[in-house]
Amino acid sequence: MEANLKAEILKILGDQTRLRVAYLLAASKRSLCVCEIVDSLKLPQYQISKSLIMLRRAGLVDVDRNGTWGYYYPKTDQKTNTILFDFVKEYCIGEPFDGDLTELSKRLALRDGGRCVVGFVPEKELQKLIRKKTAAV
Amino acid sequence: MEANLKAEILKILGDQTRLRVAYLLAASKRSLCVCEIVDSLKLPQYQISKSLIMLRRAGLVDVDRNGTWGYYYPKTDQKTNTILFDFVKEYCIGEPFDGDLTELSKRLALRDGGRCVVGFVPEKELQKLIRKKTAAV
DNA sequence: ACATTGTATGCAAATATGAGCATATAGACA
DNA sequence: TGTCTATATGCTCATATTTGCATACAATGT
Repeated sequence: MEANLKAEILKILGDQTRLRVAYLLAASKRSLCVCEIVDSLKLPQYQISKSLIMLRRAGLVDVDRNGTWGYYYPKTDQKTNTILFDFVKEYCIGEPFDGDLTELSKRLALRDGGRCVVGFVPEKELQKLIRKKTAAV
Repeated sequence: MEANLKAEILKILGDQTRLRVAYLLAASKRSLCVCEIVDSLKLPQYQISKSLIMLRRAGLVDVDRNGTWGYYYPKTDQKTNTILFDFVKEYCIGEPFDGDLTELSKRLALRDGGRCVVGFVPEKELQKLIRKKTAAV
């Protein structure tokens, strides 16, 4: 539960999926809904869920729940976490991190009033929904 | 051999021993002899050796050999490595990192002409040797 | 009540990792 | 040649981790 050792924290980030999730949270300056992360990384939902839980147990992120939706964000109450996230943002350049951010920005375009209002959206439908939404505006 | 994935690198640092070794190399601005690292961390020689080899395979450190002595140093030819070592220096505060640095500075006092001239030195003998050396100067 | 949806989690098999010890190698030197 | 000494490495066992799947749970809407 309490993984306060620095090495334990780095071990958590020493996994491709968890690092991508951490990067997404660090780089996008907002809380992200689980389904948004799933769509951005295009990985099975349970992998994202498990990754988020491990990041949370390590004290790196926290969650705001809104009904069934869960919004995760980086915890910056400790200085070491700030150092860590700054590092992740700077260190994780190139793929797959850039692509993940691109996908995320597309997904974020579907938000309504700053809130995630759709669940899992397959690639194909994403374009349609974005068009519909921008037309509505 | 080629662990260029960012997560793989972080996984290497996600181990207490390897992180301590990496910190020692990052924080002391010089090449360190294997036996100096062994004495500083007070861990079995094979653990240090294995840790150094893994750090080397990950492209984080390199070694200069001088007879049987091996001097390891952080590789800073890639920008990402520089970012990484700067992070490690900043992130690894408190124990055991501080203590390791203290032990190292004691061990470095035994150097002669900037070179390591003694092998493994048990705690007790260290004090004697240091006294002898400072008296000789 | 029921179905749907977003999210979390238990389980089992495959795989990876770390600790410890013994030993190998190789250079220095008597 | 033989013996130290510094460092590297092979092997085994215990343990940890990952992966994928199925399913649980909880909130929402009909």
